[in-house]
Amino acid sequence: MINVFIVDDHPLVVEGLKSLLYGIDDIQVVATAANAFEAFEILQKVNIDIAFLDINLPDVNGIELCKKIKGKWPNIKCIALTTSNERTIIGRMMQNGAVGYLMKSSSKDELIRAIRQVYEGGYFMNVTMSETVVDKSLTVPFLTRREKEVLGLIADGMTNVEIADKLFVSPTTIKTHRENLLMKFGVSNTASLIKVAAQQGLLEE
Amino acid sequence: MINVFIVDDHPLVVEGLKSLLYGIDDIQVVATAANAFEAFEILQKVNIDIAFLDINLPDVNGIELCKKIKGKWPNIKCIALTTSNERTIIGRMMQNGAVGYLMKSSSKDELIRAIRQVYEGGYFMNVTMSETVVDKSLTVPFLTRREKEVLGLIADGMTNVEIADKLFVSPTTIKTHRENLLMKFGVSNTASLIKVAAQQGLLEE
DNA sequence: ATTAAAATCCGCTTTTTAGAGGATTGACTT
DNA sequence: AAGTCAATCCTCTAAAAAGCGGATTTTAAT
Repeated sequence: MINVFIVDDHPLVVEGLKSLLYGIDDIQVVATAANAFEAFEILQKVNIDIAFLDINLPDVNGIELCKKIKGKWPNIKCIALTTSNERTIIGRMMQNGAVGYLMKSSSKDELIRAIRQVYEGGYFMNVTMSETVVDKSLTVPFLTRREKEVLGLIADGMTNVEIADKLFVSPTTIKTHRENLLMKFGVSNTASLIKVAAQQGLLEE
Repeated sequence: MINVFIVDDHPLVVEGLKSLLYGIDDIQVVATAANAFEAFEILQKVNIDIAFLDINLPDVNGIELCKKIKGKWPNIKCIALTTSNERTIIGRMMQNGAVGYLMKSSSKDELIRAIRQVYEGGYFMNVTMSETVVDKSLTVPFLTRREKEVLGLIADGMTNVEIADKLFVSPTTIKTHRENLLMKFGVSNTASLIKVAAQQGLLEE
């Protein structure tokens, strides 16, 4: 019997998963949690085989949670739960010990396949996602604090001069940061820079 | 007894809603559909009070479906089902006859309240969303086919000349489209254009 | 048939960014 | 003490976009 644990703050998703898994002989949902704090309390009491982790939790994000679970309970297999727009974060999730991910738009069959495959020591990824996307996500560039700051201001529509004024530095400095951003993201202009940044969730509101 | 109909291509969401509504005295889920085509077949046979419509259906989008339902069955109340990133489309949905919207992250209570409120002739909107967001969503600019196309190519990092070559038109034409895009979005440069476009879900993949 | 909207085109000027090739300072690591 | 890296600054040139003022032709809707 595979003991499944669901961590997601969306009741719809939790209920949906429970409902889809109900009646499957070798699988049982033994607990659910709406946030990382709750999740930890449960993990200490309940014996878990597989944990589904939402990437956007209210307190800690799924990536951190995954890392922590892997640290304390290395035998628990974590599967990331994602929506379409969060695909690019999957690479980071895998680097932090997840052994699978499942899009919330997956079918019942995919869900069950994911659980069994992961339980038997394998990896699971939605087939709809090509390796290229995974590769892309793995190349999320490391940005310095300053670069992130400049990136945000660029996305807000500010020019180099405006940003320079705001940060009390020279426009050439901002220009350099901008060039480094283009280089790190492997793009050739601002438009694609902002696009990939947005897709990787680096631009909040 | 309130007859509820769910149209969503995500099994998780369908199952979640069914499961959350199961056992509520005055509400019953009488049918579900995974796309607009299926939905229409069911609507002709089954008596529906309230229809939950996903905004991103595989065939027709939820906005179109809402419009068509309102045209044929004016008594059916449509509630838009949205995820966080689709918030901005809600304005259009309401303009096409929806009387409510519900985020997929809503709680069971909100869900039930939405159904009852709408059934009794009222409107329902998640309280978590302020009017400012709704205002924003109402100002999602209407883009022509060509403008959407050009927007996508701009986001891909292409210059006016490159886009012009690809579309077999003059660079000045692309320039005009670009100006119109900036104007419609109320922004002053490409960076913020791509940012808001991305936030409004206009840039896929 | 008329009108409105969309899509197409042009020239001109100014501003902004990209591209190339540098250099210096300070902080932290080894 | 040497090395690495982030952050800062510089010049010059070329390319691209923004801002201005137009115009014509399809296409669709009433």
